[in-house]
Amino acid sequence: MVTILSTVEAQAPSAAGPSGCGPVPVPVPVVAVPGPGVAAALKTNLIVNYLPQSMSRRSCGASSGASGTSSLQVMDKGQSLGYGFVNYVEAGDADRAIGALNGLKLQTKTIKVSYARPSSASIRDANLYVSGLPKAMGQKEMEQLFSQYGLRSSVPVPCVSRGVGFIRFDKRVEAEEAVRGLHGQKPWGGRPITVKFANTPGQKSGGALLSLCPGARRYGALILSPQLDNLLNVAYGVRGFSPLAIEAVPALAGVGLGTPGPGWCIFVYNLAPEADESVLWQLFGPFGAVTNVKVIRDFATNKCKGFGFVTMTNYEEAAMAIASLNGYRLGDRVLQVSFKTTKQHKA
DNA sequence: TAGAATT
Repeated sequence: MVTILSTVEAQAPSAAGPSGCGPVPVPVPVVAVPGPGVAAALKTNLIVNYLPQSMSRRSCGASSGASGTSSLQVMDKGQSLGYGFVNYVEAGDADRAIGALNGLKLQTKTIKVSYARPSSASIRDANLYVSGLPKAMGQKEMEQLFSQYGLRSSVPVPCVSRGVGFIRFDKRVEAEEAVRGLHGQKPWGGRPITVKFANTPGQKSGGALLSLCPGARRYGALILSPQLDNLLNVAYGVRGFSPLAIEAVPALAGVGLGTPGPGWCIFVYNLAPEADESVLWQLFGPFGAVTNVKVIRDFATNKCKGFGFVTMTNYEEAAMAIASLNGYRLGDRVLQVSFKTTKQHKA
């Protein structure tokens, strides 16, 4: 059991934990990413982190079922927790999805896509909140300080600003050690730093949100579809859907391969010659349910002719996407985005 | 003094 001390208590370093914490813990290497020898089941299960807040309950209203090759579940507890899981059938698809989508920029976020580790209590609640950092200390210094408590095989993503930050460990025990060893210490002189476990959802806001949403007390898993599902299926370098995947899933028949389903058709102008469908998924997906995207190409060169179409299920989401993306600067081009005027249609 | 990594 770890006692989490308040900032005030942090003024008394002796209360921070057991005395005699001198010996430097030996870093324990851990393997978070399945290597070649790992069971196949693990290599089909991905975790997606740093999802934009918009990819949550609000934007997946019209979930019409996941595709046959994968499904994305965004974890949600009243509000999006910003991460989710994807299960692929084929390990190769999972591998390609990592290659194509890890580091993808969605709105203000850069998502991280990696193999999920087998679920275990030992890897949960391993995120620390650090405050009282000297102004000059950045992410690098913080990582250096905390690295003695564990090798983090995942990329450490502490966010340091205004003297506070987060640091994530691979294992709970490593985080506990770090709290014991560093809370109330003065690693850089000055005032002592506060190191404690980061709030878990619901802890911060008291009961306000939860009392409005009684059903939100438990974790809910939301199927987010088709927007990021499609992205996860399409964006790994292949143009359009896999015909095999389409045939295998009746729900998707007529959705891909240039056959727009019902919805709102959006005209996108001023795309670069190199633009492909994945660009459109990336641009529009975060705004809601996208059922189809198409880049119009020159027959001879196969280059984009400068425009394309996106079909979105919900009017409000489509309108928001247009309002947000019209005039958006993509590379050195300014996009023109509007409802398609000549053949505007509705479900 | 706050973002969101284990279903």
